Amino acid sequence: MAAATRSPSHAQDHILAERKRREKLSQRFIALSSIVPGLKKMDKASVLGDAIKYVKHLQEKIKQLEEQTKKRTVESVVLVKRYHLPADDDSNSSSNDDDDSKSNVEKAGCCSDSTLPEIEARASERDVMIRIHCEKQPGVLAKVLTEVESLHLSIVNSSVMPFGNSTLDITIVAQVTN
Amino acid sequence: MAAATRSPSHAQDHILAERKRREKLSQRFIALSSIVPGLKKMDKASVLGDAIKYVKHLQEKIKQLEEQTKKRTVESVVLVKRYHLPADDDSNSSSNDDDDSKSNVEKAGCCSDSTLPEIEARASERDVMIRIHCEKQPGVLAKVLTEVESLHLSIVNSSVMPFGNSTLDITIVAQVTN
DNA sequence: TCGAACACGTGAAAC
DNA sequence: TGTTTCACGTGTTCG
Repeated sequence: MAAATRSPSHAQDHILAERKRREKLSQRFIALSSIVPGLKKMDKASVLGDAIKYVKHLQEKIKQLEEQTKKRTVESVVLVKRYHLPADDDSNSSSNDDDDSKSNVEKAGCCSDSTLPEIEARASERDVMIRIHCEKQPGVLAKVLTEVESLHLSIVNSSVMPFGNSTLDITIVAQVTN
Repeated sequence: MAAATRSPSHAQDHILAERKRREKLSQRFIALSSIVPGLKKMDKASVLGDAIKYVKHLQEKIKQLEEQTKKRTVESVVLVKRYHLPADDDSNSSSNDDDDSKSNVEKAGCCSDSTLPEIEARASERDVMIRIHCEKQPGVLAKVLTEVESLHLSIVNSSVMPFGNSTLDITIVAQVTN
């Protein structure tokens, strides 16, 4: 009951240990206050409080930035996922098979990153613009135009440009039909 | 020298105040530990340490995200800043004024955000593609083509599409000249 | 003279 | 069994 910590020698150990612990905490406080910008009060409570606010602020900012970058890609890619160009069911698609053996190699080589096709769509009133950057394939334009026209859209203008050796850039402007 | 805290009644005030201060600190510690994810140890030193690491991590992440989003716009806009399309020195720019009174209203309404013109450029080998989404102005295409040709680029293909009432979408493919 | 903030030594609880 | 961590009361300093 009376004396819990008996040996007087180990008592100083306790003091020393506690001293070390406090010093470690102080260092952490200093370190924390050094990375939190705009700190006015340097007392512990304020450091903790401002650090909490700061962390919440950073988390919010990250969430915004991530949503922002997400949207920029999703807006452009969502159509690709839904109508990923229907596979060749046409029997006459083989008409161009022997056309150019070299192009097959380049198809696999160039722009091999799976980011293609890139599809971008934007709308203004009744006008819709669709821009597609895809691999050069026979019949793509017809397929795309058919797809577009089947979506209550009437083609107003279209353009296909070869770019590089193996890619096409298709730009289409259409109007929503009533 | 001997006794600093004299009055025994106010001594309890001191105790109470210190008690309150400690409680406030404890609350802050709990609050901080609650917003730092993946905390294993809940002791004060660890909370502070992990909070420091977490803050640094967030700061780094934000820096990356901001650079990432910066680049996506800078890549597209840098040309606009350097060669911001020369102002209209043409006197016949008013030729379309009486064309359609309704379109003026829509001009102000649609796409009024000052993000135009949008310029996107990409390169593949010697090919360069330039896409410009800008306001409809007489002579823009010629100006742009002249600008492009003055940059060691020879025009391979170009296309202009009206989109909406007041904007144009210009797509140009050019090749680097030796 | 208050009030706030801090570091210290100490006893106890947790593992 | 130690080692670690905590909360407490206290003395002291600063504005």
